[in-house]
Formats: sequence, structure tokens, C-alpha cells
Amino acid sequence: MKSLPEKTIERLSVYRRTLLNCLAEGKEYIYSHEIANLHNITAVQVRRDIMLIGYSTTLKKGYNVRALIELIGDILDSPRGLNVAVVGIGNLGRAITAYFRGKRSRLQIVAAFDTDPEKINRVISGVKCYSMNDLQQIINEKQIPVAILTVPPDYAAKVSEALVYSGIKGILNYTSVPVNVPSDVVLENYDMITSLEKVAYYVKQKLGDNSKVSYEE
Amino acid sequence: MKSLPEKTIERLSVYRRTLLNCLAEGKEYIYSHEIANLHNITAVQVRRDIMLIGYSTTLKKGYNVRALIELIGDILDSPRGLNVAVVGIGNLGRAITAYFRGKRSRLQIVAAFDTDPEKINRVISGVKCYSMNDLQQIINEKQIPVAILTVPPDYAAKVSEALVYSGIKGILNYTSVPVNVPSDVVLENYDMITSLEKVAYYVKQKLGDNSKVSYEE
DNA sequence: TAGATTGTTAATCGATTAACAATC
DNA sequence: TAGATTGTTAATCGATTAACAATC
Repeated sequence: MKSLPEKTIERLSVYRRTLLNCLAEGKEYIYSHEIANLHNITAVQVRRDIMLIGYSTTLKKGYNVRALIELIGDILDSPRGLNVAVVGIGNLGRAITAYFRGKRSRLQIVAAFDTDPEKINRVISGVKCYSMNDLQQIINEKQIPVAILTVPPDYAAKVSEALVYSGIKGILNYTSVPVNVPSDVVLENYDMITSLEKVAYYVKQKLGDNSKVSYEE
Repeated sequence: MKSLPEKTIERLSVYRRTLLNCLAEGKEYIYSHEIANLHNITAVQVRRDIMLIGYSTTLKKGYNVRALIELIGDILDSPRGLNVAVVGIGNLGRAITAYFRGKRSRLQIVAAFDTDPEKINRVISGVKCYSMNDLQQIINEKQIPVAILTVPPDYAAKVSEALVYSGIKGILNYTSVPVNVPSDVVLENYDMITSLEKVAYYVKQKLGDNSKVSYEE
């Protein structure tokens, strides 16, 4: 279980949520092909992922849902949970905060940061907002290793530098600009413009194909 | 230029925005290693991407920024642009709409949909909101091939079905649940919970390594 | 020319899938 | 047993990178 493929990590996160739903519906066992159908992937891939995390069952009645959830938790979750900060609490920051609140108990959003005096020291979407000037202090006091970056594009570079300097270990970058971090800081780029342009590209391809039944006219 | 790798498409989208910035700063030519540094990738990868899109330069003073931007536009953009709908105009939907407005002129958000009577027929984040009941009618009238799905998780499955039925060709799924679409519909899953759990996982790994300088203590 | 740069093939790496043995 | 299912190796596919020829 040393080093799991990145794609497997992603799928485990998705599997877990599906499995939690199954459990809520009273389903205690699930076949690999059932998991596969729910995610539009193949049963082989599901079985391989499950093999990689070291789970196996002697029964032929599918996997034990509870056991799988627990095992995925052992892999993904930190034992004491992990604190998260939202940096930049504008439209997007607020939406994401609201979106996460209470969802994943092991990942707690414990602070927001902004430069707007109107927001500082207030509770926004259930999270206390601090001044960007107190970044380092709060991050240390509250032991926050993960930051969600939702500042305006022009601030992304400087703020991410400040985050790294303040001891942040992982950044989830929602801004549409690339940020630079040292190699010991985990960086995940989550570029919404790219994802939309990508869909648009493939849609364009399809529309082009279909012998002129085209929106492009 | 038949079929470009998916990863190349993603990078082209990012390159273009960087190149537009360069142009705004008056930079007319750019080396492959400059592009690479801005994106934390290798110059070889940049050159290969550029090779794949069929651009090349005889000069040794870098690529012509304007020409590259135009060429990327030819590949990614539809000649007449592409209309986009935001389906579910809650926190996240509004944030995304505000985020996109005016950014990419070739991808226009032309309609929002919701079930909340308070929202229907009002203009929200600059976009007219329609009833979810009028999905098919508006999508056809306005010729909207792409939908951004930001409804609450429990509605995702049904609404995506309705979108497909209404003739949508591409869905950008921001909900944290998998949706099922026929193979001729482009689907891009954009799971925020997964991306955060992924960062948390890799941060956990790092913290575990560093001989007990750990937040988990 | 020497150095910097581009363009491109071949090798490598990582992820998915095909094939199939094993088991209930 | 036959059929369904799991577990796992090997083959394949896709993406990145190494290596290097060509050019200014």
C-alpha cells in the first residue's frame, strides 16, 4: 500500500461517497460491477483499485460496504483530521466554504482570510474571517496545513508565496492563474476556465462531425 | 492536427491565458522555456504541444505570441462562439457565473435555470434566470450546447437526464455526484470534494514522512 | 564557430484494459 | 457442476521525457 496511483486516489474519494450513500440506503454489500456502473467505469478498474488498497473478500456476494468505507478512510483521512483555510472569501470562496461545511468531518474549514475590512473579524458562511496580514499567525496557531486559494487572479502569485512562507503544506488553487510553489508543497490546480474550454472543444469536435447539424451553422 | 491529446488541450487553454498576459505587457515573442517556467512544466513539453498544433518558427527568438494565441483560438474556439447555460443558480452557480462573465468572449453564459420562484425571471449575476420547466424550450431557442451543472447533489441525476433530453451536447459537472450521459454527450467531472481530499491525502503523506514534525501529533 | 534554441523520434513511465486462473 | 464473481498478471494505450539532429 506504499504509493497508490494518483488516479486511484481520486477514485477512492468518489467511491467512498457512493458507498456512504449505499450504506444510508441499507445496502451492506456491493459488487464490483455495481460500483463500476455508478461511476461509468469498468468493473476491472474497480477491482484493481480495491486490490491496490489491499482489500479482498472470500465471499462472492460483493464487498462489505462498511469495511471498504473504513479502509478508504484509513488511506485518505488523517487520524486527527486536517484543518483547512479559505484564502479570499469573495463569491467563489463563500460558495466553496458553504459547499464544504459539514460535508467532510475530517476536513474542517477553520479560518477564512481576506483583505476587505468589511469582512475581517466577521463570521462568513460559518467561518471566522481574518485579515490577510495575520496569515502566518493564524495558520500556526490553528495548525492549518491546507489552503484553498480563491483570491482574484492578480493576487494569486503573492498570496501563494505568503502561504508557503507561513508554513502551508498543500494548496488547492481555484484561481485561473498558475502559481509557483516549492516541490515540498502539494499543489493541485483546479482551473475552471480550462475545464469549460475543454468541454467546449470536445463539443465543437462533435458538432463538426455530425454532418452540419451544427449550432455553428 | 486531427486528434490532440487531452492533456495538450488543457495546456493550450492555460498557455493562451498566459500568452494574452504577455501580450498585454507588450511581449511579442516568447521562448519555450519561458512558457514552461510560467507553468512549472518542461520546455520540451511546451515544444511538443506546439509541434502538435502545427506551429513552427524559423526564428530563434521564440514564438510569435500573437500567432500562437490565434492558432490556439482556431483549435479551441468555435467560430461563432458557444452558448452556455448555468443550471442551478445557488451559491456555486452564481460564483461561477460571476467568475466567467466577460472573461472568455467565445463562451457566453446566456441563461441560468433554477426551480426557486424567487429567482425565476430575474437577472442574477448578469444572466436571466428561467424556470427549470422551460429547460428544453430555452436551450433550443437560444441554441445552447453546453451546460454547467451546479444543482444540489440530489437533483444532479434527474437534471442531467433532462439536459440530455433537451439536446445538450456537453456537461460540466460541478456536483459531487457522478452523472450518467450517453456516449455522444461530452462530460467533464469537476469534483471539488475529490480535489480537496486528494490534496489532503498527499499532505498527509508528506507530514507522515517528516519524522514527526507533524500536525497530527 | 559556439551557444542557444527548436523540432522530432525513440524510450520510458503511468494508467487502463484484456485475459484468465481461482473460488464460491 | 455451471455461472458469477474476484484477484492478478501481462498487454496495451496514452502521456511525458530523454536524446539528439537541425538551425539560427
